[in-house]
Amino acid sequence: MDVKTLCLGVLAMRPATGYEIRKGLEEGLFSHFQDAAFGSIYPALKALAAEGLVVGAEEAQEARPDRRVYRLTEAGRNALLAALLKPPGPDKVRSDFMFVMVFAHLLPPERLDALLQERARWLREHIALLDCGGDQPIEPGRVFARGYGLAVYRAELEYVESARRPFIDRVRAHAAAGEPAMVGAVAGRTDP
Amino acid sequence: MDVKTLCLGVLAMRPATGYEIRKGLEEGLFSHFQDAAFGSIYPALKALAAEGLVVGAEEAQEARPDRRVYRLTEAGRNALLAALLKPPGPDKVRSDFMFVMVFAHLLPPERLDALLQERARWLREHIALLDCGGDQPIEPGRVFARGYGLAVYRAELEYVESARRPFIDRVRAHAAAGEPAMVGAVAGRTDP
DNA sequence: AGGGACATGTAATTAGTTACATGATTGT
DNA sequence: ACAATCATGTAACTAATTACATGTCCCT
Repeated sequence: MDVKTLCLGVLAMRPATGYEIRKGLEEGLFSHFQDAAFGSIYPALKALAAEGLVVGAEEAQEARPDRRVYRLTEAGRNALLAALLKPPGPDKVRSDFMFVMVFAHLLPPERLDALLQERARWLREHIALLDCGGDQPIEPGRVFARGYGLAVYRAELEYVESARRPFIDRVRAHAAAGEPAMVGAVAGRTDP
Repeated sequence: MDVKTLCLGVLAMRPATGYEIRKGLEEGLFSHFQDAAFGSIYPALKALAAEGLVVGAEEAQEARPDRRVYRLTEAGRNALLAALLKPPGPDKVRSDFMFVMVFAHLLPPERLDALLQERARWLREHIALLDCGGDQPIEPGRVFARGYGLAVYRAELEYVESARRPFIDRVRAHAAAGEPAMVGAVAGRTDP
């Protein structure tokens, strides 16, 4: 989903400013599977307005910068519907954490442990956030998405917690048997 | 992780051509959390060679195009180690599927059902692939990553399978109570 | 005969991020 | 006094994808 469609989606729930859209993406349900920065949201909103898919009403505020509240037009609603009906592309996951984990045997075990504990902490935090989600989920889709996220995060946390110790032990054993991690790694050839 | 680091990682396991790196990313363990196209791999390899982090040996082949087999240098190995020690950035997930799910109430229920079934099929397929993984995992990190992936995919599949029916029923109820999905959606105003 | 796997590479394009520019108000 | 929040917007830059260009062999 490009930023424009993302904006249409957020605006389908409630009228909002560019700033609020970004906040919603950063903190709300969407934060788990979509993202967009200010630098892409404002131009997207401008383009959507030019296409007639949204209309922006300028609201002067005292003591605060003016805000431009956008709301979906009929055409915008139809555009969202059309985007929703197109077969969704495959999920794109980009995880530096996982990449690093694959090379765990090249890391000092303490460092590996720290990474795993940090991951567990992150997961616990986000499970808690999803669990007592601030917004009241009325639409069934939001209930589904929240449950999905919780199921995934809980499975991850369970796995990290149960696999952590044996994993680190195996890495230590691997390091003891082969080249030691980091220190000396410079000297050790490994081409098979 | 940028494409260069990704290449370093793949080459740390075994020497390979650009083509093989791409294949490995597309089909192997990495496919679940990293990606790169030919158009970015070849330039990355060239740049890495210029920096002395890899060396490419040209192998003339009869009946096939020449292949340039790259292998890591000591400097390349150190560069990978350095990249591995940097704190990993947060995971980036981009899921069109999830986005569509949030707006399930705007979809015809049959369409929603098809999407959920397709998701379940995809998950089953990838669980099977991970489960009897073609490559023998020697390094503990690969064992961990495979287990992680399996745990996540299984949790997703379980959730989709158990939530599917009630979800669709709730969407139907929602549609019956409010505006009907798709047909007539054009005429229905929804701004709160 | 045609498509797919093997194999490398470049150029054009897209889509996004980061950083900058501006500025008041509120909380610490 | 300083940082954070609210609020919008542009310009420069980065990083990647897609499409193109080329060519053989093998299988159906």
